[in-house]
Amino acid sequence: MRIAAAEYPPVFTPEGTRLPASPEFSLKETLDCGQAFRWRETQSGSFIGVVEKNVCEISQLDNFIFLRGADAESFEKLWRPYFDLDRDYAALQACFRADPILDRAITYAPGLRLLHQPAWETLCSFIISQNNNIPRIKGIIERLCALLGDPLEGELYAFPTPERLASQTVESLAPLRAGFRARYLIDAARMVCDGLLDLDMLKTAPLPQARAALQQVCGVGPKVAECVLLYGCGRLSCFPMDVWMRRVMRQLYPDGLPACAQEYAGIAQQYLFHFARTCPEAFGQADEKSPNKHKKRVMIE
DNA sequence: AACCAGGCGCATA
DNA sequence: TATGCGCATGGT
Repeated sequence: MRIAAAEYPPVFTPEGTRLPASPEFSLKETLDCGQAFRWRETQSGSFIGVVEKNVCEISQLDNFIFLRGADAESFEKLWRPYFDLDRDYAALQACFRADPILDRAITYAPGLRLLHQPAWETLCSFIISQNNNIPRIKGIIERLCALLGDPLEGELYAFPTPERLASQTVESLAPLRAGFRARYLIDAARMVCDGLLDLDMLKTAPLPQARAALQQVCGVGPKVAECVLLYGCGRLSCFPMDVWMRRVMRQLYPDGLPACAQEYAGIAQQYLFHFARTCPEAFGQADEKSPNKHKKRVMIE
C-alpha cells in the first residue's frame, strides 16, 4: 500500500497556522484516545498541550484547525510530523475498509490519527501507564513535569530530561504518587544516560532487536515496548495488546488481523481500540464480566 | 504456577 | 456510602 501526498496545505498568519478541515482529522478523537496524555481540553473545546519545548493551543472550527502560536518553522519541524500530516489517511482508510469490522470502526471515528511523539516522553508515559487508568496516568505525568521539567509559558512544563530524572530517588519522586513505577522511571533514565538504551536506534533497527532493547528496561514488558515503538518511534506495524485488544482479537478476529491491515497494524489498532472502548452498544463484552469469571480461562496467543 | 505489590478511578452493591 | 475490580510488570 503506498501512502504519500502532502495533505492540509497550511496557511501561516501572524497569530498561528491554519489547516483546512478534513474528515480524517478530528482533534478530539486524536488527542483523547489514550495515545497521548498531556493534552488538556479547555472549556471552549480547544486543546492545550506541550510537545518538546513548544506550547500550543489548538482549536477545531467548522472549516479549519487553528494552531495558535505555531509559526511556519515550528509547524514544519514539529507539528506536521507530530500529527502525521504527510500520510494520506483517506487512502489508508480505503484499504482498511475492505474489512467490514474496520469499516465500522473507521466510520465510528474517522478523524483518529496516529501521533508521532518524542521517544523519551513516550517511554516514560507508557511505563507509567502500566496497570493504570487514563485519568491517573495524566495526573502522574503532570506532577512529573511540574516537579522536574523546565518551565514554559502559562504554568506549563517541558517533559523532564533523562539526566534530570536519572538524578532522582524513589523518595524524591514520592510526590508523583506513581507507586511502584517510580523506580522503573529512574531505571529507564539511567539506561538512557549510560548509553545502555539508544532511543534513536529504536526507529530503524530490526523490530525484534528494538523490542529486545526496550525490554531491557525494568518495567518495560511486551505491551509497553509495543506502545513505545508505535507512538514514539514511528514503527507503524507494531500492535500493542492490552486487555481491550485481546477482547477485540478474540471476539472479532479469531484468525488474526486481515491482510489489508498488516502493514499499518498500529493504525488499525487505533481505530479498533477506540471503537471497542467507547462504543459498547456496538461491541459486546458481556461474556467477559459475567457468570463464569471464576473459571479458569485459557488466555494465550 | 499462582499470587501480590501500590494506587486510584470506576462500576456496582 | 462502601466495597471490590481492573490494570502490566516484576518478584516471590
